[in-house]
Amino acid sequence: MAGKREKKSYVTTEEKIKAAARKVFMQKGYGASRTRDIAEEAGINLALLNYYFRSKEKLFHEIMMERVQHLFGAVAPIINDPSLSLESKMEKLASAYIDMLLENPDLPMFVLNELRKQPDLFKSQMNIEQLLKNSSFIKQLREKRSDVEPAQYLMNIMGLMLFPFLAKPVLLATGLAGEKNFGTLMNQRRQLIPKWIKAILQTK
Amino acid sequence: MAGKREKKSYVTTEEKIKAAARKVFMQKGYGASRTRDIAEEAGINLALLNYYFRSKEKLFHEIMMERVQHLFGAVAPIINDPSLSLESKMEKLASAYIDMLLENPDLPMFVLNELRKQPDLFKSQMNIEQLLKNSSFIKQLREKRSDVEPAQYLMNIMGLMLFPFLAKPVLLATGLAGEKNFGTLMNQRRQLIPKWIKAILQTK
DNA sequence: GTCTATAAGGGGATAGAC
DNA sequence: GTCTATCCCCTTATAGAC
Repeated sequence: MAGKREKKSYVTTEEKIKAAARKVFMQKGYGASRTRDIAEEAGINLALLNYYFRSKEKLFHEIMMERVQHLFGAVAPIINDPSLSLESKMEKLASAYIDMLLENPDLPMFVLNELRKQPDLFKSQMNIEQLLKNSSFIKQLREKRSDVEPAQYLMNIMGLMLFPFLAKPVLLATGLAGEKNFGTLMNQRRQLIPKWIKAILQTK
Repeated sequence: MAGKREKKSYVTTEEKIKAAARKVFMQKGYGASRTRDIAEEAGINLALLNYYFRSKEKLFHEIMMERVQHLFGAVAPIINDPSLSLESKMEKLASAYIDMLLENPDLPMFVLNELRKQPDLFKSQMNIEQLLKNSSFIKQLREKRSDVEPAQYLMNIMGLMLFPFLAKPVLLATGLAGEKNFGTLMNQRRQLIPKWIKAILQTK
């Protein structure tokens, strides 16, 4: 696999390929991506891609794991911190997430869509099931609302943050938001979402 | 295009192909779908597919238009009915949408994802921009909350309904919901979402 | 490590028989 | 309308020179 972690300041060929693969896979998805496009985007030859990663599938797998981690990685430390109140958890979540998503607007659609086609990609990587169910977040939700399943609120929180990015093309096409306006709307949501969730949790 | 609307009780070849295309395109997306798979799924020959639809692209276009209509078609009549209060609009929306989505769980992901790759597919079909901006729904939202853009609430409503279906693979993979449990959760949301939206609209 | 050339097969589309 | 056979380009992957 050619020397891992070289810590050089210049960009290695491996990294150039990965960056190109990230871009192409995210734009077109696995099936519609061609290794030729990735090689060209990386400014190298097609044969070299196979030299480093052996196959399109293996390259995709690396990118996919990395992207899943990037999408959900920020959640775990916040959700699991027992020293944070439910409210401050939500503020931190919204803030961290909106920032990350503004820099990676296509990330949620890519990950959720590819995960749908290959659900096992998820299970293999980490054991989120246990991590979630024992989290202080779930405990706090249960305390606050014993009448509604925590999963409902988890969907709400994630949905309020992620959905605008998933629906971005529709928002732009329908004129509900312009490209610059979109950023403003999302920045407003950084403050609004925690308030909304709080209101949702108090519904009778 | 071989006799439109034959109103026969038996299924025409054209319909068999469309049904197969719907299934395959929805599962794999345009780029990863092969016309050979569609033909096999339809129980016919590959040549026949081209005889009816001339090309993969034209077939896809028909399916896509139909699916977009199916996903958003139910919204317009409700949103535009000035005789409905904001609250009853939301109840009707949630109810109609959850029903439809339970029967077409993959529809939102398919449409949003393909729309991202071909944003112009949307504009061509209908003029949603005007339809939306003049809707009584938007007017009612503005009256209720002049301090927050209506688009924010529109994203919330659609997000609360659609997001669980977009994230379904993750919910299943993480054990947050089982396949049967998922239906129960969504049926609960039918009643919960209007209440949540009401609470959101009253946030200070 | 990186290239050119090429093998081996996949995929969309059509010709032409029935 | 429906089929079989086929064309031809595109794609992944590897062999082998440098």
